[in-house]
Amino acid sequence: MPEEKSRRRATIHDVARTAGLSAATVSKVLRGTSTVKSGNVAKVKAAVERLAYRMDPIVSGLRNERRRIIGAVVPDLESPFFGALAAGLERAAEEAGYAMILASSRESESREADLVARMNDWRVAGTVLAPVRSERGLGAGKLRELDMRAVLVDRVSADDRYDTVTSDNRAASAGAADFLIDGGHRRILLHGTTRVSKAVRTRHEGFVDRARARDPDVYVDVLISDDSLETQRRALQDYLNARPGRRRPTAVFSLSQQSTLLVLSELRRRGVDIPGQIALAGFDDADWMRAAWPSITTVAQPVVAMSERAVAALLARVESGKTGFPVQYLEPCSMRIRQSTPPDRISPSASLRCG
Amino acid sequence: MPEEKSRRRATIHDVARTAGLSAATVSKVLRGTSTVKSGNVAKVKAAVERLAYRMDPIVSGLRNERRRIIGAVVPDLESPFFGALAAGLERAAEEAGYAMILASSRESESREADLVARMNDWRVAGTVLAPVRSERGLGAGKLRELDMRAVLVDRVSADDRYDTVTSDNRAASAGAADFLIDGGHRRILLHGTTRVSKAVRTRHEGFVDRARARDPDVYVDVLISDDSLETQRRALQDYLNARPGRRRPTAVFSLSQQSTLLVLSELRRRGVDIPGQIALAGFDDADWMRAAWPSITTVAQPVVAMSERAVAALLARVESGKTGFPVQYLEPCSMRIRQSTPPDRISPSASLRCG
DNA sequence: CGGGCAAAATAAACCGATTTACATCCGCAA
DNA sequence: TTGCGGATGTAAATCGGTTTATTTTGCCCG
Repeated sequence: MPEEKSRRRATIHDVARTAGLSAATVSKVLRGTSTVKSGNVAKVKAAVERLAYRMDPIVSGLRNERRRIIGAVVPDLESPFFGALAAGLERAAEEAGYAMILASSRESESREADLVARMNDWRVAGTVLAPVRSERGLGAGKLRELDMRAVLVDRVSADDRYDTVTSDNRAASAGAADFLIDGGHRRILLHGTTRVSKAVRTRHEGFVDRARARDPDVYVDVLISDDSLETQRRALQDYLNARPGRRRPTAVFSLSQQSTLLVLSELRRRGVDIPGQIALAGFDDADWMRAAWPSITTVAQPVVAMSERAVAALLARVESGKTGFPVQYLEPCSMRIRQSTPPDRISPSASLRCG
Repeated sequence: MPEEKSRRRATIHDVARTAGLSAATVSKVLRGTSTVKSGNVAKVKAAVERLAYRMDPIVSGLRNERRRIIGAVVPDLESPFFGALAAGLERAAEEAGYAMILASSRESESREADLVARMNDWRVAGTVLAPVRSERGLGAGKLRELDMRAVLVDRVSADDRYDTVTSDNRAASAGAADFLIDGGHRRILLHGTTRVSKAVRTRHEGFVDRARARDPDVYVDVLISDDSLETQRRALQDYLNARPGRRRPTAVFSLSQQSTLLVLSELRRRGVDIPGQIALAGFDDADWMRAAWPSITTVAQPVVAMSERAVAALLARVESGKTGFPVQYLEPCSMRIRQSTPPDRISPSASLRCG
């Protein structure tokens, strides 16, 4: 039964008094270490119960260099990918007994650096940073400058100081190339809505390299720019208009969610039958792609695996004091084969790993 | 120029020593209060610069009852709506000089209550709670039990203790009814994928009430259940099959994002022309709805306004000690009229307020 | 019965800031 | 010169835990 009349919340000293012991002893019981007589353990537990005592997790770490908190900085929270990533990080952190504080850099580099510094003010044990799109590394630079422990996630190239976790964009795109070529496609449009992102560049390379290696008869047209969406729309229209008949691609591989959406709506607008006239596969999965008609074949990023890996890697450095060269973790993507690509003649399963 | 060889981070005492003053004086300078000679102010600032000193925001509030932190508990982070809400809350909190800690209840009631208790452990100044779908109020109950300051957001009914912030679902749905009826529709399907949510019930009522009030010749068919998505798919098929010709609805109003997606994919599967044969409007906006072809007419929730309102209401109670009856804030939605509804004959503008 | 030693408990220092209560300093009027 | 008051500055208490150094307890054995 919790106390009725507790104006102020109970402290460890209140517990100690109630149990007839000292605060130090209570502390020992609470964190399970060291030697306390079982009778006294019981007394403490009873007192904790009676006062509904709860430890202040921040004050508790006051004497330690670092607190049991990890910081997470993501470029935005509106997108399902980073939302899911944040949720995964939080879950993994919690399982390891850490709290997590989360902040969004809103795709601003200077804000990213600010947030990293602020994480340091909080004396986090470590930080997971998903950099902004234009990875000039202001945030990572601040991490180094402040000598913080950290892991870099998504959108990162190799770092000479920190472990990195990304999905295996190259292998996944190669897998997509295999899939489409196996499906009989010989002219494929590769479409992207930004050149800035390292991830998109890697996807591009992975696809083209594999296509080239597979078969010299495969033509890959590339349509990637950083223009406004409207300009990109027109560019896609022009491309399709200029290529009637045999020179028209039979498949499109889009390099990002945004790109998939743009291609899809353009094809729909023109009344192109998917997958009858043109097949469509896209990098990055989303709810609406699963439920749409036709549902869209996609490469799904392993968000859960990435977040677990990130926290595990971070804590390995933080807790076990692991040292040594930074590791680049590449998590394999999986392909979700749906209706926007016709059933292929190779893989009978509806989902296959790649990378 | 920051110090090269600082192993440990500088404390306020280091600053005091460097400046040749006491920690108390430094503290006064730092928080701008009280009287310090301008010469000493300069000395302190120089020392802060030299040591690259940054205050520990947590320790700083150690002596206060509450810290300059607000807690936020949302049911999930994957969905764009709550992602955007979280981002908005964070921004508003930051502008008010508060840090925010965020946690996801993952639609679990017991976890929700746990998280609320944990926020209390952190001694947050206040908490913004977006309850799980089945609002039995475990989280809100815990808030009351712990005598915490809080604001309830989205998915809430009136609370006898806390301010609430929701979008004006009723008025927005009424506005949608007006819009469709003005567009000439006389048989409309109202479609939803859950009965559990208070928000969805309110949208339902708002639409039906307005339709009834407008015109007795308007027929509103209702298809809402808590069945699995597959079952709901079949139910929708059956409904459409059973209603050929004149009894077929000319418009659908879907009560949630999920519902919009389900209706859209079923209509596409059947090759129904949108908006030619059936017009579609949905509650809740999403990126893909804007970019799809045809783009989808939606009722957009005022996420930014809601998060700003929530933080403002919370801080009014926390800082200004505002008392008095709890207030229910209803934020007006706006309608984004796109291609899935034919141009109506009333409003020439592409966006209109409702509620 | 007393010595020795391990186990158990505790007083006090500590973490890094704020705040209170008090001490100094200064100028100026009596 | 003394006294007074406002402007400045500081020592020390405080927040709520953890940890260290020390003391007390308890047990076994000679």
